[in-house]
Parts: sequence; C-alpha cells; structure tokens
Amino acid sequence: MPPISKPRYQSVADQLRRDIEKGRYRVGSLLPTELQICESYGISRHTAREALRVLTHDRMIERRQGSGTMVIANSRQRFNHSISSVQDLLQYGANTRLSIKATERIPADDDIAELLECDVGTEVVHLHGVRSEHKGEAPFCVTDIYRIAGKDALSKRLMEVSGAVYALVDELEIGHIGMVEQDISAAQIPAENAAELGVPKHSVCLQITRRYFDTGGKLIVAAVNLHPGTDFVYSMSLKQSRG
Amino acid sequence: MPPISKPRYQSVADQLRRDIEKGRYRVGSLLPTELQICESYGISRHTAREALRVLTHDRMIERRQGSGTMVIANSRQRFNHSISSVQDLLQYGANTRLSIKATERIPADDDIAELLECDVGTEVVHLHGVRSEHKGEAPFCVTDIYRIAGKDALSKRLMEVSGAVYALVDELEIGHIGMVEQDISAAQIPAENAAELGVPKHSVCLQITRRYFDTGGKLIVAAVNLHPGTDFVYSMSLKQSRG
DNA sequence: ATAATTAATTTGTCCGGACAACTTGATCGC
DNA sequence: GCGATCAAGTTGTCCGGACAAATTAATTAT
Repeated sequence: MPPISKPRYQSVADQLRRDIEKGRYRVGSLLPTELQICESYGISRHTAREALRVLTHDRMIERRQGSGTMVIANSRQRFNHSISSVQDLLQYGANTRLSIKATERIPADDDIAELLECDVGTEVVHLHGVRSEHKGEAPFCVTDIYRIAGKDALSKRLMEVSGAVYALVDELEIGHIGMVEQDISAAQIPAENAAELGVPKHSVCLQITRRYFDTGGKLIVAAVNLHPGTDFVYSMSLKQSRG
Repeated sequence: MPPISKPRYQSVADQLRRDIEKGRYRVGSLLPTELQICESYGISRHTAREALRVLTHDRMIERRQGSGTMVIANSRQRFNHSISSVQDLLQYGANTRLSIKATERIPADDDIAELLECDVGTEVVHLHGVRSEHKGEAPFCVTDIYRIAGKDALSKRLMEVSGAVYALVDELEIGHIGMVEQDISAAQIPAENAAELGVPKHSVCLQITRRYFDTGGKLIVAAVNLHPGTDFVYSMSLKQSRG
C-alpha cells in the first residue's frame, strides 16, 4: 500500500482546524460529535479521537465528557505585556484583576523553601488566585503568592485578603520595592490549576516566577504565575549601557 | 464496579515515573517494551501506550518507532540564564555554541514580514541553526535569524556564515547595538524542529523572539529562539527607577 | 571477515467493540 | 410549574486485533 503523506488523524485534524479558522465552527460552538466525525470522514472512533487530541493539544478545542467538544479559539490571538521596569510590572498588576481564591498557612516544601530562601517546614502564608483582564472574563493567569509567615502586620494582612483585589502590592502597602527578580520558563499546567483556567491539564504554559525585594534587599513576597497556552507574550527591551 | 481513584494508564505512568526517578531505569537506557509493560501490569497495549504517552508529554522519555522507549530525563534539571542587559545577552551568545545548519534567501511570509517590519514577499536572508553549551552536546535551542536582504556587506556576510560560530553578533561586526526588543512566550515545537532538538513534536518550549536595533534605532536582525521543555529559565531583574 | 539479505522486534496507525462517567433532554409525579 | 427520575447522548477508559514503518539482530553469501 503506497504510503500517505501523513497519518489520517493528522489530515482530519488539519481539515477541522481549517474549518474552525474559516468560521464554519465558531468559538463557543460545538464541533461535530466523535461519531459524526467518524461518519463524515469514514474513519474509526480511535482515529477521530486522535485528530481531536491534536486540536486539544493546540488549544483550539476543549473536550468535556458528556458535553461535547467546544471550540475555544479560532485564530492566533496574542496578548502582549510589555514589562521592562518595576513600574511596568506594578502597572500591569494594577490593570488586571486578581481574584484570591484561597488563603492558608502551610509549611514550606522544597520548592517554596528554595523560592523564599528559608528552611523546609518554615511556616508560610500562601495566597492562591487567578488573574483576568476584566470582571467576568476567563482568567488568563493563575497566581500563587508566598511569604514567610511572621507576626508582622504584612503577614497578618495577607491572611485577610479575599475576593477581588486589583493592585495587591499597593493594597498591602508592601513598601518600596527596590528590585524584582524574574524567572521565565515554559511549563505545563498542573492538573489542579487546569480546571480554573479552562485548559487541559499538562498543556503548555508560560511560568513567570517573581521575587519582590525591598530597597534594603530583603525578600518581601514571591509569586508564581502560570499563563496557559502560547498567546501570552512577555515583552521587554534591553538597552545598551556603558559601564 | 467501584471507581478507581485514577485511570489505570495514569497509575502505570506514575509507577514508571517513580521507577525512573529511583534509578531503576537510568537516563539513556530503554524502558521495557510496550508488550512487556502489558504483561507486567496486566493491561492492554492501548493502556500501556496511554501511560507512555503521559511520560512522553512530561519529556521523561522519547519513543522511536522500531527502536524502543528511551529514558531522557530522570529528574528536574533546570538551567538558568540571567539576562538583564544587552551585555548579558551578548555574553550569553558568546558562551554558547551556535551551529548554522542552513542559509538561504527567502521571500518574507506574514510572520517574517511582521517581525522585520517589511512587506510580505520582501527578500530576506535566513539562517537556521542550533545552539548548545559545548561541542558535541545536544542542542538546547533552535535559532532562526532573519535580515532584510540587501546589497550591504552584512547581508552578504550573513549568507556566507556556516558551521560553528560562537558570537555571531561579534563575528559579523554588526555594529553597536543600541537596543534589543524581546518577546517571551510559551510555544510548541514545530515538527520540523523537533528532530534536531531530540524532542517530540508539539512539545512545550519557550519561545524568545529578539529584534536587534542599532544606536540609531534601525532594525539590524531578528532572531527567533525555541528552547524545548521546561528546563530553560530566562532570568532577569527589574530595578526600581525614579522618574 | 564483511556485506547483503532476511527475520525479528518495536513503535505507529488504524480498526471495532464495550462499558464507565458525565451531561443534557425528556418524562412523570406532585 | 417545579422537582425528581429516567433515557439518550457524548466523551473517557479499556480491551483486542491487524498491519505499516522503522530499527535491530540474525542469517546467508561472498
């Protein structure tokens, strides 16, 4: 049998993608069911599911057991945040809406200890929330904030935070931030965050870890942000400086 | 039938992951074949393949038709590049080894035109290469460099580049770089780059797009870098500045 | 001893089937 | 009209099988 240029499932995935891009299936609508795809393309359910798996991986569709397959993106939409200074970062924080979902005190595990430069087991305040552009919009980021728990006012106020806050940093009067250290890497969405972001677990995301230091060089808080998918772009400029 | 806490394939994947992490299967060695996993766990080949798909997605293993399943990572290894200035960027370029694999002149497509701020169809010099820490090491990055083709010396010299170069920017005496614009986002490895990076296609990667401007604000070259996996960390600090 | 050929092994692709789990819609009882 | 229950629809998980494609090992020929 002469080889085909690519697997059947890939061809079907490509055709479905084109259909979505051309507007045959709009965002928010349901794709044909697995059985309908089988009939339309004359393929088995396994092959149909492989094709849909490709589109799921590409984050164009989202599949829900019992509900069907929904189109969640039809074109490459990128939202771009230009952050080159602490001011940019704070402005970005002020322009987006952070909803705190949970607040707790926990003992630091390995990762948190490394992040906060403390011993494993140290008691830490942990806030968990999601960030969105506007109220009611789907979140584009999940955020975990950590601070070594102490008897200081800031730790106590962090524990009291709930609901929607805009400029968390300003809200809490953290004090003058002297420097922010950032680590940016690709990551995969943990299962526990996938649901609140409306993305498949293990799907691609951008992870930005920030550690906020005061002007005296003391670590105030650390935050881990997960931006699902490939749309979120972190932009900044490097200037040539003479030393 | 009472529900199990998680799917069989996930349990098997977790067990295999633990075996890898504990050293039962070391990096570079082969995992048991699909049939052996079926027999060991009393599962079907479909379920075994699903389990292996999970580990593939986590980039712990790599599967080759006819060869078997090789362990490529057993623990979380992160390599961290701190780049906060043009100097850092150039130093980073100098400290790593760029191997040019292809050089060509092509008409700019939509993406390239947007990158270089020129019309679609404009003739562009394109260099394709991979970057590694040391000679002989597996590449950790794939790089595509673009410049609007002209009769200028730089365009001609770009076309002549081949083999291994270290500091491409220095090599070509691009001239004083005044500014570098950077866009960082999560992405997925295109199929055509997966092989040379030794990773599965569509797997997670960090995409860093840089546009180099001279001191007069003129765009010199643009580069798109893909860092596969979640290990590559781009670090930089933001300083508080008074306005 | 070496090269070519063949066989075996292994993963990739595709098929069909069955049942679980979840969601949605229809029907019945109050 | 509303709530509870049931049926239908849909995706998720698991099974078994077959053949293709790629790689490796064994065998054969020189």
